[in-house]
Amino acid sequence: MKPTDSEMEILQILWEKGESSVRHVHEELNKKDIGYTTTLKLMQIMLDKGMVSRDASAKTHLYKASLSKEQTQHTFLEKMINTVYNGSTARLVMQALGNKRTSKEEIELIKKYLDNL
Amino acid sequence: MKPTDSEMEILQILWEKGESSVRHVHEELNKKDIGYTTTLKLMQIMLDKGMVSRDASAKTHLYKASLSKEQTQHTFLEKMINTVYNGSTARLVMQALGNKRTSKEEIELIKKYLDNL
DNA sequence: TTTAATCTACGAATGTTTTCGTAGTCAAAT
DNA sequence: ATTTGACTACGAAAACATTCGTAGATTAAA
Repeated sequence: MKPTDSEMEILQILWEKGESSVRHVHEELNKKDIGYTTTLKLMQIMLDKGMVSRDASAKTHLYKASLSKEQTQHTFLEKMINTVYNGSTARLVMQALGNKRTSKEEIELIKKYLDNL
Repeated sequence: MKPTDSEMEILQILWEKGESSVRHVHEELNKKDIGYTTTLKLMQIMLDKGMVSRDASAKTHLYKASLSKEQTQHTFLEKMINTVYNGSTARLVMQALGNKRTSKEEIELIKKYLDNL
């Protein structure tokens, strides 16, 4: 189950905002040049794929993510580590830390995390 | 310049193995059910897009990546941190480390790396 | 109660990626 | 010299993703 980029943007909103109408998701997406029915269609397709579920009891249907955020992110990461970093988590981590200036707080956080492993 | 998944797999091989023939890449890909001409076509398209360059002086052309591994990986990572982890590198790192069993060697490697930052 | 706004469903156009078959070229082996 | 095998070019089909228009239903407003 591999969400496309557009699907990922929608999942992102559903994870953050919880159960939402198409209208709400569409506004959150805040993409200037795409129409409402495009968002609607995307979400209907996601329903087909089982990525979201919906409550259709009222006129305005309410959608929520049926994929968990953690599971989905994990799948993405795994795939990235395998295809881009040859399976080495350390390589990914070091590049993530090296290329972007990371704050001291974040670094401390990670160190503590490492000590607990 | 955003390589697709298939393109990424090919780049991966070119980065690792250096200048290579289509045949060689195709064998490395080791995908049971795709034909040789599919790989060929993909690499020709990548040439069009400027992702690879080639030496066509001999009958068997030799391709090499024209995108740098580091730059490409970095772009991927950045995008992922922003779209999936709300911009937090630490969050990505911790999930990467947490979900997969990482070897002691890898953890030590990362710790040393952190100390140098 | 007619009108207007908002919603869903859905077909279809468009765009992109992936796949492969066929034709033609070249070089090596028979 | 002919055949065989490996190669490239390329068109086009197939598969998938994205976009939107239109029709029909429902609710709210006039």
